[in-house]
Amino acid sequence: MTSNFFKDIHEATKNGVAYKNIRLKKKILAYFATNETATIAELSKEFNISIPKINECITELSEDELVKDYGKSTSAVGRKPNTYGLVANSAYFIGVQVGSENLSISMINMKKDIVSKKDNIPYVLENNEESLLAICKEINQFIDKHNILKAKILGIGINLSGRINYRTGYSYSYFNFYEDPLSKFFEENIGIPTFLENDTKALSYAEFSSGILSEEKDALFVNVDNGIGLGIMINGQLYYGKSGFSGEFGHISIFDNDIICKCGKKGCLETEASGYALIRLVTEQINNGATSSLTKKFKKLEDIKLNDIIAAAKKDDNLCIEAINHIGDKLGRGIASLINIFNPELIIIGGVVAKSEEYLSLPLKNAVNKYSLSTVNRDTKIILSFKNENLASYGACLLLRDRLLNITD
Amino acid sequence: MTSNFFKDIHEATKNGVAYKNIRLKKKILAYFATNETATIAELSKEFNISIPKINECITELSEDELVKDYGKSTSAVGRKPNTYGLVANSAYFIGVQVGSENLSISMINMKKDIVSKKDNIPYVLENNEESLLAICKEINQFIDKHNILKAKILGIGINLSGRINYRTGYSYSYFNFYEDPLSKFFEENIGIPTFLENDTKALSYAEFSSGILSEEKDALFVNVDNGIGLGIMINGQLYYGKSGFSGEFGHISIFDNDIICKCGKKGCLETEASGYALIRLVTEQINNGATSSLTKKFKKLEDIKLNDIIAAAKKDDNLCIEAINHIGDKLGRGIASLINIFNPELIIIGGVVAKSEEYLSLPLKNAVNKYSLSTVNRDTKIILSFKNENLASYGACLLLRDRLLNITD
DNA sequence: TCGTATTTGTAAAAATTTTTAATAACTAAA
DNA sequence: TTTAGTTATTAAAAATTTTTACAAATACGA
Repeated sequence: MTSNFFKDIHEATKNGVAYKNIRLKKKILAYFATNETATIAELSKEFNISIPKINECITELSEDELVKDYGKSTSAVGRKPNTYGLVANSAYFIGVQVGSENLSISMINMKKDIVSKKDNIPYVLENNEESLLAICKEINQFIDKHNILKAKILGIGINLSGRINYRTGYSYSYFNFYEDPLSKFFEENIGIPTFLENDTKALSYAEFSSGILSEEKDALFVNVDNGIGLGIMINGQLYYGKSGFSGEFGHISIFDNDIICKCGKKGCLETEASGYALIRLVTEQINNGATSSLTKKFKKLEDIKLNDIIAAAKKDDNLCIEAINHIGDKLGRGIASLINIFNPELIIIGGVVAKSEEYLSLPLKNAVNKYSLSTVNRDTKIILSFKNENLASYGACLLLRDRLLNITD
Repeated sequence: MTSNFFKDIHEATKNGVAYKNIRLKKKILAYFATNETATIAELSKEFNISIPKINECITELSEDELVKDYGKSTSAVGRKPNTYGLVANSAYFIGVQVGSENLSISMINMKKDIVSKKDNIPYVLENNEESLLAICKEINQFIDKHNILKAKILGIGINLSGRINYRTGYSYSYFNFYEDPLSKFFEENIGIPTFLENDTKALSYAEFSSGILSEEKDALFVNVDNGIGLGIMINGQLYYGKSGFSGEFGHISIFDNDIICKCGKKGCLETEASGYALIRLVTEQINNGATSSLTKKFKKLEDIKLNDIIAAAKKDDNLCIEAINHIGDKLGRGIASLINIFNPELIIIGGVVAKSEEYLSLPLKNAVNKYSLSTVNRDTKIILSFKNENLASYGACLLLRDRLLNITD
């Protein structure tokens, strides 16, 4: 049985005291969500609420089975306090990554543990109702597979590529053929509150949540796949911009070349520093007569994929190494601009291209030093991330959990 | 006599109830600071505190002469409520802009009215103690001139160029020869709490506070003087980055030229799109034999200042117009990148160069359309600001007031 | 002009929260 | 093992806040 608490949350018509109680309980849950466990004294101090009152809230939350006793703490002197924390399986959150060729669905519990995960679900993304219904079907199957009450699943976060307004639930690049918000369509088809998110932003959130960040939490995540995406975290929150379209880093104009970008413009960073660029560089040079281990393997140059180039580089293929070096240098120049503007504490480079490790990162860091102000870049750590490609659906879960528990927002 | 309230604020040792009272009063003051006036019912709703309790706070704040009755409101039906608001002259804030060749000092009251202002105070900025003491002397003289109790001046905000950590009060570019924070030096010399700020950020804050922004408040201010500065407002707050060095927009590398920038690097935006660049363009072309109205006026080309070029352009000097056009185009390309990254609701272009109006703004907007994604730039308003050059000291006042009243932070 | 509808402001009653005090739990040193 | 010192928890008392009820203020229409 689900607790009264989540029903209470949505009841707007509550008198002052009842409303304050709910707010305090939410604050306590949010505290547990970030701090794992806490003692009553800690919570009392944190929220400036008396110990008996906190005690009352904890008792009620325990009765609702949202919070439980995690045993005595190990303080030095005096009577040891009880610690309390979230009940892991009191509620669940589902996250869905809609890729162009597959789906990935994850489910986490209150304590961020992955309860279930299904990756590489065959699926073809097309901008029509059939393709949309296929997503719903997969999600419903995923839910049915588990023996979990629907009421215990507090929400579903769905990542789509392209332009998303997470506040309104509208998608502008895909499935934008209804008048109502797309999130409403999902809700009606699945029966659980649904929230949309841009895929790069959700992935960034997962990366940022991995515990590397300090207090301030101003960080950037650069996703280098075929294209280049950017997730911006400012003061611990994802940054969206006026309509949620922030982070179009791949299309800043910093080159004077004549290469037409996917966006239609010239001189974009993406034309020289992305996976697309990497493939173009390699195939161009092979066409110009350069030799590479790839020429034996692939009859048709169109079949060469990003991973093939990176694998070849790791086997000392000079052409590929140099091409990756080139990408690293150009990307580094772009990242130098980000450092000058944001003065971030951390930049994470992820995506498939990051797997080329030092072939990418050394020229990249070199270019950063060359093109950004030393007083500014001194503060910025740059790291590569080799996380699982299916991290995005986990990011959707995390983001959803943190939003519903009011940690973010 | 100053109220008890500000003394209370700094007393950390208060029991729970007293502390909550102070916090509620601060919230009420902060509300008044942004909303001018409010009724008791409004405040009760806003903070979820009962009407009698709010009434009690308002009564006490009135007794402390921080708040006063602003008369009946004009609601449609029923008994008309009293409105309350800040007492304009219950307290004051001083802001100081330290320029390279002069000082500007402003004083505002609680309601943001400029009570006193002194601009163009002769002064030479040098990185030594003498120059620092000269600032203190001017501030002390400014204070003495007014018949205002020191205790009523709640703080002094001082803008310096270069790298400032406003949280710690350290300055890294100027007056960095003491072990203690520079802010402490000022406090000891003046006897009033002092806060340092970067000049571009303070100026930005003044520009952002002029009431053009909507709720979200994601905006950028580009200051185009000799160099280029950038102030970033995110979610209504100035963005600092890890150590307060954010906004080095002038030194992002986007050109493949060979011009050495003031920062020592090549290819910076500033080499093609700043006041420096404008002067360089004009003098270079005159040296190359181009004709201009400026050649008659100035025997030595080194004497040509930014304002001269802008004035000449406004009198249809073709050479100057084309040079400004060039700056506009290049700056627009840089701003296009900012739009792609930030998706801001507003970009304000200020500084001396902004005074060239459409000679600058038309090529600039054209370049923005050319180089940024239309789906993103559609949201962004770009406006020129022709505000007084001495706005920065007012910005320091505003920022200080809003910080002390806890509106920001 | 008067009565009705509506909302504010305030006083008293009721409910809630904090504070204080007492007790329980625990460590470390005698 | 006992005792002094420290902190947690609980219970009761005190203080505070909210709620309720009602008088005062205002607009509008009869």
